[in-house]
Amino acid sequence: MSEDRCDGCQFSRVERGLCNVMARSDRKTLSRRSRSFSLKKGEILRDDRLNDGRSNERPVLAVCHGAAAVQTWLSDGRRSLSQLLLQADLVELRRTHHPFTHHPFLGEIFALRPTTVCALHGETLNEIRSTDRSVGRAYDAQVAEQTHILRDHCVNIGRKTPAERLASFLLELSDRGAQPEATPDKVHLPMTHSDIADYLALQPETVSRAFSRLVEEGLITRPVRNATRLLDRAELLRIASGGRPRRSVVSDGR
Amino acid sequence: MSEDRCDGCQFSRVERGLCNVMARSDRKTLSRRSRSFSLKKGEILRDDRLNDGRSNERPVLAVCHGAAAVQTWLSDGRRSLSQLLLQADLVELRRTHHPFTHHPFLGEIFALRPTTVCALHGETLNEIRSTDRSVGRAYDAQVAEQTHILRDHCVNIGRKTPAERLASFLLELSDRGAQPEATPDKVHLPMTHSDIADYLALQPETVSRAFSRLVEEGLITRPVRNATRLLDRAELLRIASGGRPRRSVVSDGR
DNA sequence: CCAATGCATTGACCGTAATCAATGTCGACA
DNA sequence: TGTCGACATTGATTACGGTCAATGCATTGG
Repeated sequence: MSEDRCDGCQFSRVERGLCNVMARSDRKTLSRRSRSFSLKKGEILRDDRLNDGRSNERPVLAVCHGAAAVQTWLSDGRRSLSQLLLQADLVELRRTHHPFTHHPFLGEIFALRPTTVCALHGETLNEIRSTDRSVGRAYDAQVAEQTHILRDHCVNIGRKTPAERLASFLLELSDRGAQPEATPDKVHLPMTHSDIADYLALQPETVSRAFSRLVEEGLITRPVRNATRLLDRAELLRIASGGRPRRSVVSDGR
Repeated sequence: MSEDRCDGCQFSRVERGLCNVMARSDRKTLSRRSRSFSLKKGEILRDDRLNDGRSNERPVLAVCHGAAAVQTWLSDGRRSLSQLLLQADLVELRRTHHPFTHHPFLGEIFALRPTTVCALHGETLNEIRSTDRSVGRAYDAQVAEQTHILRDHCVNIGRKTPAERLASFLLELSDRGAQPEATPDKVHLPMTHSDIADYLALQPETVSRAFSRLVEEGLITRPVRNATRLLDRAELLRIASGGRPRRSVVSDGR
C-alpha cells in the first residue's frame, strides 16, 4: 500500500489502462485511496469485501492482471458468467439493488485464474475526471465498449449455434487480447471448458464438440490445452456473424 | 425546435429522467443543441441519421416516450433485440467499430411502438456534467443500471427456461414500468410476441406457450392482448430466479 | 358489415444440444 | 518416475424447444 505501488502495476502500463491516461500526481492520489486484491484461481470477490473500513461509495474495479468474470447463480445451482473481465477492464460493482427484484444485488467477481484487482475510490475518480477531461473520455469509452460487448454477447448466446458462439468467443479473446506475448492468431484461453460453457451458455461437452468441429474444418489448431491458433480468421468471422454471405461480412440489415 | 420544446417532453418530467435533474438553464442549452426524432412503430433509427449536419461526437439518446430496443441481425436473418429501451432510458449510440470484428458498428434502434427519441449533444452534456455534479451522478447511475440489466439479461437468456425467462421479463417490465397509468401489477406489454421472442431468445410460439403456462398456474391473467396482470408476484419471482427455495428468494451463492 | 390482414394460439413432429456415462489426457506432487 | 485428481473428449440417449402447419381472433378499412 505504498504510494507508488502503481509503478509496479501492470494495469497502469497497459495502453488502454485508465491509469495510463491520467497525470502522475492524480494517479498517486487515486492510488492512496484505493486498495488492491489478489485473487487465487477460483476465488470469489464479493462486494462486501470492498466496503470494510471505507465509505460505501461506488468502487470502480480495475483488473490489473489476470482474468475474471461476473458470476451469477440461479437458486438451483445453474451458473452463468455474464461478463468477461480481462486486463485493463473496468467494472462497477455498485452495491445496489437488483433492478427488478429489489433484493440487494451482490455482484460477484470470479477469478478465472490468478488475478489482481484494484478497487479505485469512486469519489476521487470523479474529482479527477472533473479536472482532467481526458480521464472522463477514457472512462466513458471503456464503459461504452463494455456495453457493446455485453449487447453483442446477448446476441451470441441468444441466437447463435455452439460453433458460432465459440468462433465469436475466440475472436473476442483475440481482439480484447489481454494475453502476454501474443501474435493476434495465437489465442490464450484464460479459463476451463466449464467456464467457457458458463460464459457461452452451453455445456462443457458441447464446448468440446464445438472445438473439435472447428479443428476438423481446419479453422483452428490446439497446440496446447489452454491455447488455440486461429488459422482462418475470415472464415471464423463469417461463421461468427451467422454464416451466409461468402464475401462481405458486414450485415446489411434487413 | 423552439428553445423550450423540452417543456412538453415527457422525459423531462419522468422522475428518473436526466433532464429532470439539471438546472433549467442547462436544460435549455442542451435542448438547443439536441434533436428529437419521432419513430413510427417498427421504424428503425440508424446512427447515420444522427450525424447529418452535426459533428459526429457521441450522441446520447434519451427515450422521451414509447418503447424501443437495440436490434441486431445475423447475416442469415436471425434477429436479436439485446436491450430494451423504455421511457427515460439513455443509450449511447456511439459510431464506433465492432469490438472484435473492427467493422463499423451500426447501432440500430428499433421502435417497438410509436416512440420519440432525443439525441442529446454529447459534448454539451459533458460540460454540464463537469459543472453540475448531480448530473454526472444521475448519468452514471443510469449507465450502471443498464449494465446491471444487460448482465442479468445474459443470465436470463443463457440459463433459464422459457417460463423462467417470461417471468423475469414480466417482472422487469413491471419494475422498469414505463407504463402510463399502472398499478405495479398491471403490466402493459409494449411489444408483440415476436418482439418478446427476439428479446428473450425464444420463438414466438414458445412465448405463447410460456404465457399459457403461467396463466394455467394461476400466476397471471391476460385481460387484453397487450397487457398482463400479475397475480402472484412472489411465486413469479421464485420462478424467475431459478425455482428451488420456497421461502428465501435471494440466492445464497455456492 | 364483412373482408382482409396481422398476430396469437394450439398441435404434431423433428433436430439439436443437454444429459448420462465411460474413457482419455494432462499436470501437480510425492 | 509413478499416482492421483481435475479436466477434456467421445459416444449413446433423451428431452426440450424449434419448426411447420392449421386454426382462431382481433383490429382496420372499404
